[in-house]
Amino acid sequence: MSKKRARSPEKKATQFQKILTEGRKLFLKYGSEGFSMRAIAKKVDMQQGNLYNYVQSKRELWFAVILEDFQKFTENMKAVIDTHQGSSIDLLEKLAEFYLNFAIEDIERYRMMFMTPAPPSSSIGPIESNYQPESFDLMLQVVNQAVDNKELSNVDPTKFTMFIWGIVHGNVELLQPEFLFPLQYAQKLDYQKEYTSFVLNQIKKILRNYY
Amino acid sequence: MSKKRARSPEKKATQFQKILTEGRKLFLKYGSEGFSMRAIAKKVDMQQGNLYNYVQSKRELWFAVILEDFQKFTENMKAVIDTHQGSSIDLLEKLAEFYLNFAIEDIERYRMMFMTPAPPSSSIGPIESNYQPESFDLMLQVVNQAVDNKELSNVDPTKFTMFIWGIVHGNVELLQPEFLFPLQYAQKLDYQKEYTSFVLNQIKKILRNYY
DNA sequence: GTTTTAGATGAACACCGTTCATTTACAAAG
DNA sequence: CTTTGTAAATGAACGGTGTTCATCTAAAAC
Repeated sequence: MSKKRARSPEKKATQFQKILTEGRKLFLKYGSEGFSMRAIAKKVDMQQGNLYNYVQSKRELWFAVILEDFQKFTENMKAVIDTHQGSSIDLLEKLAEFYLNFAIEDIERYRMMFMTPAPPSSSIGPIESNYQPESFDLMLQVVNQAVDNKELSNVDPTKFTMFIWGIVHGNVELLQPEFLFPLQYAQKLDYQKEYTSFVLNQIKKILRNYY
Repeated sequence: MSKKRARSPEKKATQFQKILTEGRKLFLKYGSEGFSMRAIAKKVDMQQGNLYNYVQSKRELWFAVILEDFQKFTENMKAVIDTHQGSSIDLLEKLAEFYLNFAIEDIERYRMMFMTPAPPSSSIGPIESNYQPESFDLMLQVVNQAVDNKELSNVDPTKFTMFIWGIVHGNVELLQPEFLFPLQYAQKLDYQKEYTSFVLNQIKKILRNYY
């Protein structure tokens, strides 16, 4: 059985896509330990060294993987924004809810995207250089709109966006088992749902406090 | 030059302490990459294998290191609490401020304690089993007191403590360079101070909203 | 049909955490 | 003061990791 070679740009892109998909699968199934160049190469049926014809380093591969997830994430955020009718404050609530739901319904992916340090490398490659998820700017735009509508006042839009994001992210993170106070019940899905809806209510209060 | 042996319990404790200190130094200086068994052994002038006469695994060593930092952290929190005069709400503010100050003044240590995943291991050792930082309970007590004093009402103390902690932690985390939207200015100390004082003000507002 | 090029190979390198048979310094027992 | 048992320390080894590179060769370009 002789190996085919991916020489045309399309074939190479297909092969690269397969590498990303298998890498992601391995991470989601086995955590960062599972995301090894050898394991990925085995899954796409090639030698480990050949991966370096597609990517500069494991770190670059990592960024390529999560970039796709962030693109999907941003897309879904956009869908929430585009289908929304009503005030910008209501929309901000919806975005917070979207984020919290994503976190408890797809925890492994959330951990991959928001909580896992990128593998170290001696150099910064092209993928990492161009890596700039748009999700934050998307929410910033909504906050700006809320300010323009005078739904929010006395607010620095960037800081305010960061603040809301920080609240949501921080509260998701302390539900994770390895956080410093591993509350037993915090790992039960029921409690997580209860807690995140509590967080969402607090955010509503905060948003209402700024008009 | 023949090597001394640490046979008495005291000598062994001293040697162990040295291991922890050098391990911590390496992490704070070079990050998690620097925290390798070989590098630590070299610093304490022994063979890498000998570390396993002191500790079951690298993971255990890791927990031993940060446990000390958490003990110090809890101590300092206690000092804030013990020297406080005034309302419990004011005290909660002070604790938030203490946390934020710690985060921006000793970022490397903060990252080590709160943001670095423990090294993986196939087994859970005694140090990890007994690992239970008290900082959270300490703050919970203050919240409970605030509830008893009727400074806070309609509040589940555990959830409320988690919420404040989540806010503070989450907002520190998104100032870190590797967070998904690496805002250039967010890495400048001046901006970090400005932002954390913004966060502190928001927390004050939130606390005042619950009486 | 020939030449060029780049995907694929497989061995190697330097690092990592961990294990273990062995040595030997030291504390306790006689 | 000597003997003996024990456990700290050694150093080599094992299997894992990311990465590099000379080499081969399939497929595109001429």
